[in-house]
Amino acid sequence: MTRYNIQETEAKWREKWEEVGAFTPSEDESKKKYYVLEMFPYPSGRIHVGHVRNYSLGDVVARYRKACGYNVMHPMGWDAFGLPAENAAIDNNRHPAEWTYANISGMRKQLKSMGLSLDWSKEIATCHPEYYKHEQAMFLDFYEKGLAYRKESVVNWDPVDNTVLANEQVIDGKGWRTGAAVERKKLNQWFLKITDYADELLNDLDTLERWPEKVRIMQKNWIGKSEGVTFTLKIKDSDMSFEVYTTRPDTIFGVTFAALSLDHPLTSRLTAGKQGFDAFKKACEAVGTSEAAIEQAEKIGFDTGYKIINPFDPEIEIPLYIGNYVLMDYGTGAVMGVPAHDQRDYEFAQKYNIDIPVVICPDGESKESFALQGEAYTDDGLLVNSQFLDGLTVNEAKEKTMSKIEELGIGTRTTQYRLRDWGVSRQRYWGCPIPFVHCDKCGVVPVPKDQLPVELPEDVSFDKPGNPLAHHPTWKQTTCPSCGSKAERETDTFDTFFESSWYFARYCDPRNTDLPYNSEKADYWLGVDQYIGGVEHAVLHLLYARFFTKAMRDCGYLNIDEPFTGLYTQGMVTHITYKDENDKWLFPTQVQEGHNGGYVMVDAGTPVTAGRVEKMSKSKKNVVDPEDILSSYGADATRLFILSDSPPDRDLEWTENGVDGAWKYINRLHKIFIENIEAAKNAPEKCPDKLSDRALELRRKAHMTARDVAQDFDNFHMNKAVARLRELSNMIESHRLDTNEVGDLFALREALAYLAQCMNPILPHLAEEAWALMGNETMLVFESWPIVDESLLKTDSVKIAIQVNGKVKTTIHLPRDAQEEEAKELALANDDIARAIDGMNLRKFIYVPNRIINLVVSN
RNA sequence: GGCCCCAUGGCGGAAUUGGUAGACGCACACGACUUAAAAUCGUGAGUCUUCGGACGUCCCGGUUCGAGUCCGGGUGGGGCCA
Repeated sequence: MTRYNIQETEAKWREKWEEVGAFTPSEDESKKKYYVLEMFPYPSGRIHVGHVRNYSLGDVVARYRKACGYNVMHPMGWDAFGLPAENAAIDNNRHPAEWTYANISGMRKQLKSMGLSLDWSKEIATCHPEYYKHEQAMFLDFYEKGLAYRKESVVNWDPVDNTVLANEQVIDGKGWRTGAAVERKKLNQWFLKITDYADELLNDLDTLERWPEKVRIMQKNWIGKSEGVTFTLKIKDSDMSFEVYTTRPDTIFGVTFAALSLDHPLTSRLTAGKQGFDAFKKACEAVGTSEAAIEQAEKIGFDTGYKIINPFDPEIEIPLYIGNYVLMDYGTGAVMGVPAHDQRDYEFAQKYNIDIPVVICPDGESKESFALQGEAYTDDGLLVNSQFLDGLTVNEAKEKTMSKIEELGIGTRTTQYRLRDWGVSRQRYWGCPIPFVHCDKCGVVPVPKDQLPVELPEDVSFDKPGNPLAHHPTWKQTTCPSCGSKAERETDTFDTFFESSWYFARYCDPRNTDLPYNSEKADYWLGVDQYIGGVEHAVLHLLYARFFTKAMRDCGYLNIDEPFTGLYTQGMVTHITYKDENDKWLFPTQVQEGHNGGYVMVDAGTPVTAGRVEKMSKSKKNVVDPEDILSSYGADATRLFILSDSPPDRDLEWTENGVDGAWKYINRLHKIFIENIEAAKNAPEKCPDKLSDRALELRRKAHMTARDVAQDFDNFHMNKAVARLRELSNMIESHRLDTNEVGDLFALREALAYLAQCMNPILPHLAEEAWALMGNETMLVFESWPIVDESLLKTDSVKIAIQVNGKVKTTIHLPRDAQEEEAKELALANDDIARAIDGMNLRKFIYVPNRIINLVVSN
């Protein structure tokens, strides 16, 4: 018996595929295209299990679509800019570029060992000037079009990384990477006007039918469209006034204070020289700018001493505060405080002993009976204590108040979005330089396109904290493109989400030096038919890429509205966590099972505590290195395990047992082919007219497998596809066919061929090997999906269950599509049924052809 | 607090979308092979049972000839937003 030499065989086929260029799509544009893309990796140095899952999934899709006759593009590249490269530079004194390119070549090798059907000729790295020069040009076009601008703004400042963070990068008030408490800081920043596209980004979500519903909902919430009203409030005894925005104008008579943002233009004037303000300001600055951070922080305010007059009732005077929970970027930077019906206002009012009058009562309550239960009441109800609004519903009152505000000429209906413009400036070296210069005379001047790319300097020092580009002795010194006098380069670089916002388009024509891509190629290949990646990018990357696509379209780069017509988000890979006696995390490789069922350290034998099963993360050390798995079990077994059992959108728990089981199955499959192939070679070309029952059954199973596995792949039910492959291989093994029977031999060979073809997207190496063992001259990688003979799938007789009063009693065989009389006769003739209904009256006979019989009986 | 999702054997998960619940696998038990073990192969298994059956898809109720699937209420878990 030939043992399956996994390493050797897998390597052999990978070389062969490369040799024949199996995965370079044809430029034949008459063929129907299919663009499969997985989110490209950051070149951290080694692939992790999440990558393995992501790329295994994508590869199934790519290989399956190829077999279905599509012209498939399946490229790979590197999201190569980012902070870890700089940290490595600081820690190991290696240049970020050198570190990055070394990582890329290591990871490329690892990915290649997975046997993915990638077209490596299209590989890109975003840190390469040939890549980023195009996005610099794009940025200039965006600027030209008014989509890029510069403004001073309060930013989330990460004091450890010394950089600005986007709100999405602030988690629980801490930097997403460093975990350091985020500070507020004012800086001049570049912004992209994503808000110009808020409505389109929202509305087009409806066109993304092949996106997960939850991602669309997340984006919808993120954009956060709301309808409300903006109106003016006058400050008593002054010439000052300001605008507030509210979605709850119905609660206007519940207003008992107003609050301005710390960054509101009036704030400094209103607080000038007032005691305690500086301390208050300091306290505010300790908190980040994200809504979540502000929400979690204690609500604090500073009483300006000024009063506001209610526009509907001059009798009502309310105090004006500066509030730490009022955001300058949202609405107008000022709010009307309605403590009874807004939770934040409620907390604020409690702290400062401000009145909390109820103006909305739930149905069935009166203003006398209703009292707040320690929190704001935000549900529906009827208006009370509200003069001309009394008795109206919330919606009626909103409508009436807004009309009144417009009548009085003090405000207008307004649509607001939670979405804010995208700040793209980062004070970092390892990113794409922003192609602008600062001139004392001319101000901010774009670098002319013929001078692009603005390249990063190679000699760079990370001795000092902060931005190395700003510290560089000469790099920033330049002349003004406009007046020729001395000027300084912009030293900020782009947020790395910039590169990943258009890379999918670059793949269409990655070696084009003049243009980002040839537009005919882009027209043929875009959009991406199937995009696959982690759900953690549901709002960040995916929203930015959608925005970029629309902005690029409007700047003449593209002719599509959406980048990704199909999206699949995979679940996380989890693993049990371990800690040692000193409460320090341990790698799974440091742990083994002890004799008493617990866990111990591999060498020391000291006890280990097993913790929760959690997402694999370096900080908790509950990671496995795919390279170890790939080298000991092979690519097919690794791919098989990661696709078995769990549906891809759910979390997958990595277990050592699981991979082992997959590996055993690979060997069993190999054995099945080896054992049967010689016999199968004697099979006739054509199917004989007469087949034994077993042969027929096997043929049926093979065709059913081809049909169902295809359906499973279409629906990303990879786990079900694996189960069906196992069923087919189980049947081949258990049906000891008669090797003297030509019919049996035909069925056997067909089943083996179908098995190889159907398992190919998951187990490409073994499938290709099996195909060759069967004596085929062709390569399986170029073969089509097996043909399904529908007539085979219809059996003459069907097994159906008979129920009595809804409970299954037995099953019988009936001719397919049998008439009711026949079914009834056979059902009643059945011994089990006769016994079950003995002495009862048959009230009703339910017969669903080919499905079920139900006898309704009673005494 | 709001919106959304989920709940099936010891475990991961199937179930033709209202029609035989537990496919396929992991772990387990027993048997074969072996001096022995590993590997491999075979067999078994939802629970209870008086061996006739009865019960069983988180809990309570409803619709239906028939509910894991649909509806109402609850409990528990997860995600996003606040």
